[in-house]
Amino acid sequence: MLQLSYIREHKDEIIDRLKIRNFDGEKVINEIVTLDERRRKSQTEADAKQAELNKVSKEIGVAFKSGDQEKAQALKAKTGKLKSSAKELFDVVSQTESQINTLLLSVPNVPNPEVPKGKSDEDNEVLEEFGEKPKLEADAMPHWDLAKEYDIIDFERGVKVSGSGFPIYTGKGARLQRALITFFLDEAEKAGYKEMMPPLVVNEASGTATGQLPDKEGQMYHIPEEDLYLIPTAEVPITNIYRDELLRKEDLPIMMCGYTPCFRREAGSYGKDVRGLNRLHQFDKVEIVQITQPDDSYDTLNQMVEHVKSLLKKLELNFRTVKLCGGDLGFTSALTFDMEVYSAAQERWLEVSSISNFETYQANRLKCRFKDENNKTRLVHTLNGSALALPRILASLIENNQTPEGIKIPDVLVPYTGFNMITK
RNA sequence: GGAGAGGUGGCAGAGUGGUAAUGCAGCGGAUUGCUAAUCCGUAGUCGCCUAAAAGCGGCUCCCGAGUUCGAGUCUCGGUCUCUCCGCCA
Repeated sequence: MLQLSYIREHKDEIIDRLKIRNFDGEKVINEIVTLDERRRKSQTEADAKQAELNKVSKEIGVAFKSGDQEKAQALKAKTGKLKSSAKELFDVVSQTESQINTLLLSVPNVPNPEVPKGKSDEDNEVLEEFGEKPKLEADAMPHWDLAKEYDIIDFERGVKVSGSGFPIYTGKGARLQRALITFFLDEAEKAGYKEMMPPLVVNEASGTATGQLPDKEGQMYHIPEEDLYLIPTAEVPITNIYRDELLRKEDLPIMMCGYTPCFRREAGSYGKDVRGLNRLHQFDKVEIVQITQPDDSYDTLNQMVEHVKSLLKKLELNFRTVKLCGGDLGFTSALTFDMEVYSAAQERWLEVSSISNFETYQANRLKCRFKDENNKTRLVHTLNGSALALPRILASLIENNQTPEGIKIPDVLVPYTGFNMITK
């Protein structure tokens, strides 16, 4: 959520920059500014009335104590009118406040100036490509066929048990999943991230603070009896660990990582996008999260990108780094880099990581602040990234490493899997 | 699920209707001839005034209503935490 004071002072700039993400903010921003003025005016008046009322109350107290009943009664008579006019003004304040709040929730983050314009993922800017696209035999299979051939994922029985989008990893497939999770966590810990095992369901306040609510309400599974949501990413519970907290500057940066399953309804998805492991209702992911001082956050963003790159290199995958254009940028993000690996058998790039700086957008909703060197209370910056999402990594690993003898496991994973080849 | 207790500042912790004690930490200042001590100030938030500070005012003792001239304190509703019982991996 954008800060009101920031909107007040940078109205036109915000409207302008929101255009980069194709968000027409002119009307809503102007409305916010107007309401804000009304609120402040009402508050000033209400405060004055209340101050007067408080003064009279004190005088009444003094009068009672000194035994001057008559004076006390006379003063009491004065309070009625003051009270009602103060209440009226305070009602305006709180009404306006809640209107402002509703509007603020509907405004996405302001993109960083370096975010390119664009409509969709096709307009994203490719920054670099690492490695060579593997050349596969003519009879190479996509991962959904390989999964069946080598008996490592059972999609059909997953449908029976839960529905489509809920695969069952079996035997060496399950072991490979577990190997990847452990490998990613080990690497994150080596890089300084503290491992967290958070709850997999969150309350409404948490969903709102990181920005999934109300924007993406329909994307999350909801448990009505308890009014809880299944997490769509570990970002939600992990970032919310520090909700409503006032940190000391030496606490920063806070580096956290965590493995969780992620649950997404993915309503409206179809076709080749959802084939096999490409898009699931439940998938596994290791997430890295950082809470930083504002001045450090863009260095941190780069550092996180480098971390993810190093993972992909160790897995011997070829990949590219993409800077998201305005149209593809998430609601809460100021700047996002995606990492995509090439699936040779599907002949397409698959997003395996998304690394974002939210600046103060989440922090403002989280009310996560710190005391800076001047002892001033300021909002922190929050960042997160997938390091990494498993299904598409698994898909490209098995597609790109298929050989006539079987599926070769990258060397770095062998200590985790205990085998270096998946055979029939 | 049943019964009881509780929620006060960054943290700890008093406070039974009339200006929210005190301790610790952090920050600022003063003082003292050495890694330190002592003293003073210092809360979060919103608004007014400012170039900025200072200053002034409102709100804030889990949340929301109510009683009252006045509520941390009394009443009602909600919520969360803890303890015990029950159930249970």
